[in-house]
Amino acid sequence: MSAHATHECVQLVPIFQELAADQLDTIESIVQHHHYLPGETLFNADDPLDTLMIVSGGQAKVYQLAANGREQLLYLLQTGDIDGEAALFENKRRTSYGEALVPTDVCSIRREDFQTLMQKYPSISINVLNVFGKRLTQLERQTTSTATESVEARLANYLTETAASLKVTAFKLPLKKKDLATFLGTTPETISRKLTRFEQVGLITQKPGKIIQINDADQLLLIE
Amino acid sequence: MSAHATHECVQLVPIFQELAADQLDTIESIVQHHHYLPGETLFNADDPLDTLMIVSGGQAKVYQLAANGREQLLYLLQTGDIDGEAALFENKRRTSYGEALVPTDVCSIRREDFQTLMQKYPSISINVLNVFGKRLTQLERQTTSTATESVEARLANYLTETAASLKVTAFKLPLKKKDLATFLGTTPETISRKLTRFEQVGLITQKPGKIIQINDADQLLLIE
DNA sequence: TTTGTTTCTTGATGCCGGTCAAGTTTTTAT
DNA sequence: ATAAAAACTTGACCGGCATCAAGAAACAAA
Repeated sequence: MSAHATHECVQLVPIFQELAADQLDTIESIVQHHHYLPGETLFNADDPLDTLMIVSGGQAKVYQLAANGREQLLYLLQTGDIDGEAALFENKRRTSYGEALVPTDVCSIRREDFQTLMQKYPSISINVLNVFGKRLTQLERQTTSTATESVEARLANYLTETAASLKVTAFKLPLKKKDLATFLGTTPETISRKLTRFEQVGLITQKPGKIIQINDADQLLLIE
Repeated sequence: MSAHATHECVQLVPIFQELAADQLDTIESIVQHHHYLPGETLFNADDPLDTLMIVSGGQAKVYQLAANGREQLLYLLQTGDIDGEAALFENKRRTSYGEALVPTDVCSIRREDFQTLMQKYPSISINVLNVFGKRLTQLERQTTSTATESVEARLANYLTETAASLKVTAFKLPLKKKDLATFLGTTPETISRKLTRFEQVGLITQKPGKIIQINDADQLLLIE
């Protein structure tokens, strides 16, 4: 599996899941591989949006900058996630910034190539529509949540959801407080305070290494 | 409204724009027409999401309810807009509420029919992807804006953008203050106050009938 | 280790904007 | 038209959370 290092990227990606091995080979042959160190930039706002990016390993954050310079984290890209679909069909520019949080591998496909692929394998468009749909639903919730709920409720919700999606009761925060803060639309200081408060009333326990242990998920979800 | 059942609905919709007249006829023959009075419900959260809705006239709001009961306006559907694409490809339920603001006409297409159409006319999927992309981009901006900018900045931005998109310098607010408030993530009272303040410093002029006249768009955009 | 740097925590302070309330204007209905 | 209801405005109050600042802890490099 060296020159044969084949579908490393593409087989990870849900949007290609219905395809056969030889079709994946075809795709793999047209992707470009990149590696990014922590802190390195994957893309900037205003960059021409001409490639679809596939994260084949690592972790990266996608964020926007508001007019006042404040940062808003929109997505946390994990292995198998894609980015750049948003305007693959228009000739727009990016509106967000992408930055590796850990050593990260990315495969990219040029727009024209991807469009050809979609014509050839219609299942891809359907899958892309699915990705869009999920992302829209997620963003709608995030918008509603940041606009209408208290920081405490948002944080409590984030903790219980993360634990639930990992099917665990204790987990390590996947982000620095600063990034978590921009994701939840607040500040690192407030996160610290709220976590301390949750611990004081027994809802969670904090352990060294950013480990959070959920003690009472039901109560956490009742916070408003 | 629909005296002669031509392609009244479907010809309005960007996603069908490449299709020929007889193809539009085919589509028109499978849509269902509905009419809603102001305040009537188009759909509720938890409704099965099995139809694509096309607004052929009027205006409707799409909003979510947060856990604490507060409302968040996500989209304002106008003639030609569609809704329900989000989960046309999964068997999910709705997460938002739809409500007519004025007398509103809607055509709907059942999911299976729409999927058949997409197979038959591939241009439709591409167009749907475009709609998704625009909506995602818009929501990303809205998320960033509500999470990071002041109410004053958001309102100022809304005013200048609305004026710009209408290519006018004075316009009638298309929403009641309450709805505008839930769109901007604030309250009717605060909107009133901020508008009064803008007027006091000469940035805008308010005229009877919810008419807003922009006097200094540049200054408005500098507010933070 | 030791040193420097980044991240995190905790305190003090202030303000934006939400809430409640009362009065006014506009819209709708009769 | 007048009456009733809904929408809007303005004031008073105050609480949540951002900001600024300083110290503690965690991490990285040499």
